[in-house]
Amino acid sequence: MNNETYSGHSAAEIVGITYRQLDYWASTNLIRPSAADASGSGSRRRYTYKDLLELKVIKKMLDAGIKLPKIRDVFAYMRDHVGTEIASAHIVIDGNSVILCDGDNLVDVLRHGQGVLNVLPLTGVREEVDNRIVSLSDRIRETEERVRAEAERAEESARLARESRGTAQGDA
Amino acid sequence: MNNETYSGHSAAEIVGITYRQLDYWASTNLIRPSAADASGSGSRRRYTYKDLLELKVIKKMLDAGIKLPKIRDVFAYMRDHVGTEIASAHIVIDGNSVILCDGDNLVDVLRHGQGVLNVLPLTGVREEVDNRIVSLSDRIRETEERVRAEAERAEESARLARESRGTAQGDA
DNA sequence: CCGGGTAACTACACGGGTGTAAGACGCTAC
DNA sequence: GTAGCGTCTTACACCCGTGTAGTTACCCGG
Repeated sequence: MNNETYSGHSAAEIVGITYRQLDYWASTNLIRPSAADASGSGSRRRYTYKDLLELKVIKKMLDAGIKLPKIRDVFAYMRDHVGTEIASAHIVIDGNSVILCDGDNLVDVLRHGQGVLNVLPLTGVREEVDNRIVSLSDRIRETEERVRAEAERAEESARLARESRGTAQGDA
Repeated sequence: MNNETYSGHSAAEIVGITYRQLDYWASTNLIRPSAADASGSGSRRRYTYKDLLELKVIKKMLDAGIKLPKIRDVFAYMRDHVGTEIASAHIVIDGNSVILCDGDNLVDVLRHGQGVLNVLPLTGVREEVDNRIVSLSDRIRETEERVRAEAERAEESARLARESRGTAQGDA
């Protein structure tokens, strides 16, 4: 299990949304960071891995053209009905209720549905989030290395400058 | 097949939407009346039965929390890909494409989907529209009868008034 | 031909979700 | 302690879909 926590901007970057969205969703109670919530200017939100998964689900639903109010309903429903851990293979939204399926019963559920059903396969979600996490941490590592190399180079040229001043002092 | 055409208000009434919505959808090109489009103030839109079915589909998608832009995409796609007559049992929206299924292939489609799938069973649509049509025409007939009865009663009392005036004229 | 009714059109308001920019605050390094 | 940076917060504006109200134009009956 992944016990890292992620900043707001990292989380947004990982799941592919804007910071504005993340912020709005937090302040309107769609999804708040589980590890650390905001408490005024300067405080820091920390999102857990599970939060990232939920964010990604929201993002996917949004991409599928589902309205935010509906998404709010879905998450409210899932939180009311505890034990709705995202471990299944599919989330199926049927009118006002949400069903978790793992492949076999999926067919039955679909047969009975009379309204519009929204079927969201979770398999891709975890993968995609994981991939973005590694590519993000890769980018961070690269950046750090580049910064360090830069610092070293600056240090080196400073040393050279000192030496040249030592050999040819007062050349101007 | 139903060859009637329906006014804007009737259509709205039948499919369960507001006239404002119908109007907006027509003016923004989501769905225009096939039988007669508007041509300025005072003109009359006429919707065909098929239009009603499409309107009902839109209504159902809306109820399912799907955003209007997405619905526009779906209908644009269906109109581009001619031969997309609504005869199948299900409409499945998979990302940018729309698939029509009739029960058997539905399962396969769902297995392969990686994004969110919106599954809309058409079975109910026709029924519901038909029911609303008959209940609407019932109401119209009732209203007409009530109006006629009212007129008769008025006629009757007018006759009585004439008679009484004839027997006791100048009683004031 | 004219008056009333109906329906389309226009205009305005409003709420939700998002973009953008500026302000406020805490943390860390020096 | 103070400078700077990252972050949350606030403020404003915009677009879309819809509600509401008033205006315009056609149609039909007299």
